Amino acid sequence: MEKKLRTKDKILQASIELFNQVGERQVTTNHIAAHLGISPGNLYYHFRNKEDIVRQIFKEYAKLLETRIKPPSDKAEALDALACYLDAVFELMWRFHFFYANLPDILSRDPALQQDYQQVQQGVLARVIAVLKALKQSAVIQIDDDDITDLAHSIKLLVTFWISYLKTQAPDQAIDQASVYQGVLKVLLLFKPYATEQARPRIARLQQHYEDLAR
Amino acid sequence: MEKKLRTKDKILQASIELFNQVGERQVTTNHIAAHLGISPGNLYYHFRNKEDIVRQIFKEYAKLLETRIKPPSDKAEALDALACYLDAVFELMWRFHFFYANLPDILSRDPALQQDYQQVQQGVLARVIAVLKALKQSAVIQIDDDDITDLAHSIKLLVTFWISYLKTQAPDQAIDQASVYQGVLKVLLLFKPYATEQARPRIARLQQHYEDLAR
DNA sequence: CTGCGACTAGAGTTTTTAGTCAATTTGGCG
DNA sequence: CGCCAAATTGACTAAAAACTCTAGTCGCAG
Repeated sequence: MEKKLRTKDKILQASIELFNQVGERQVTTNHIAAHLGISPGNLYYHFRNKEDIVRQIFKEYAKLLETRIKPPSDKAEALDALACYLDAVFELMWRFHFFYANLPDILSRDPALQQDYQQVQQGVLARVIAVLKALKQSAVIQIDDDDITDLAHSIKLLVTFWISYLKTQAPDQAIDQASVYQGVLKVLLLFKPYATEQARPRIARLQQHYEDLAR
Repeated sequence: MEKKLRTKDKILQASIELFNQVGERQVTTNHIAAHLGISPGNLYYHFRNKEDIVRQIFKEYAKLLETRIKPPSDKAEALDALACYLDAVFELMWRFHFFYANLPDILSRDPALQQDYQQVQQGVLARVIAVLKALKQSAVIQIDDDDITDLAHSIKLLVTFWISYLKTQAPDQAIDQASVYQGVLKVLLLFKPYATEQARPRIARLQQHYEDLAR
């Protein structure tokens, strides 16, 4: 109880580590136990099964998503809100990138997780739309109202599968933070053509900022 | 030899069918054999293993990709070339959608397939870029040369993971042709903001065309 | 000290799927 | 017909991973 880290938390932490390193699918409960120098039985004392571990990791992820990515306050500058979002999303993406690397597979094996995921994503979509509307309102972008939802979906798709895309293109090289930041740049590129004349230089500055991080 | 379909081809066909229906991962060699009413041994007489089956299916897919999606002839109208591409890509996507539904997983289990895939994709990227350049040259879109490659990647990502995205958003409902065509529409939306004034009505017509197909 | 509950060990069971193999059938050809 | 190679059978083996179970240990409250 008073130890630095309870076994349960050590298991979660080691799981995230191993999942990120070699992929969720190839990590067995035995691997996790061996990695920690504990017995498989011990692991099953703390978790019902592997699904249970993944679910709790997802819960942690979802919690961070909720707390770190707050709805945009109307007072804040819309473009700052965007940058703030991008930072937060991509930090989470990095920390839990195993999840993004094989999302359909992971979800297909656990209907309960799938439902949680969908619920979380619904919230995300709403917030992306809110940011887009704020950007439009503050004349950063110019876009048909009809197209906003579609654009939001495209952005979400890009973010969700950026890691997967990287893996299909260059599976050998490991995912690092720089490669994740390249995903931010791609999202920015999705905005760029909608940018109003006056906003363009500020978007370019944002782009420069992430280009520096992406190497 | 003279039968309508040799066992080997029947196995390939049944595999595609089952893979599309329930997912590659959950279809075992025994399932395939049972589905055809043949013995597992028979299947292994024709194929070394399941990977072998998947590889041959991929070969067929790649061959269709090569033959159906020809490099754009300079004479043709650029926008027609685009429509032609979209049609072809999305037909293949439909026919082999199991492949798109779990790409990272399938590739990660077979390094040889992965290499083939990368090679094919390199060609695809080149052709997408060619189409974009043609569109620019014929003043359909207006875009920085620097952004063309990035846009091509975004398009490729969207196409590649459209099915996966659908599955994460609404896993229960089956993938049908209409839902695949909705992906075409998303690609078109990626172009739209780059469209020149004069090309806009023609793009809108194209959009209408796919909207009709997507329901 | 002792007893109790939280925790841990690790060998072993179960389940699942890939893959093998010797025996058998089939179909065309000399 | 009778032979041979191609095709086919299905029971069996192997391997891997999830998960269980019993027999403990540890630490602390009474």
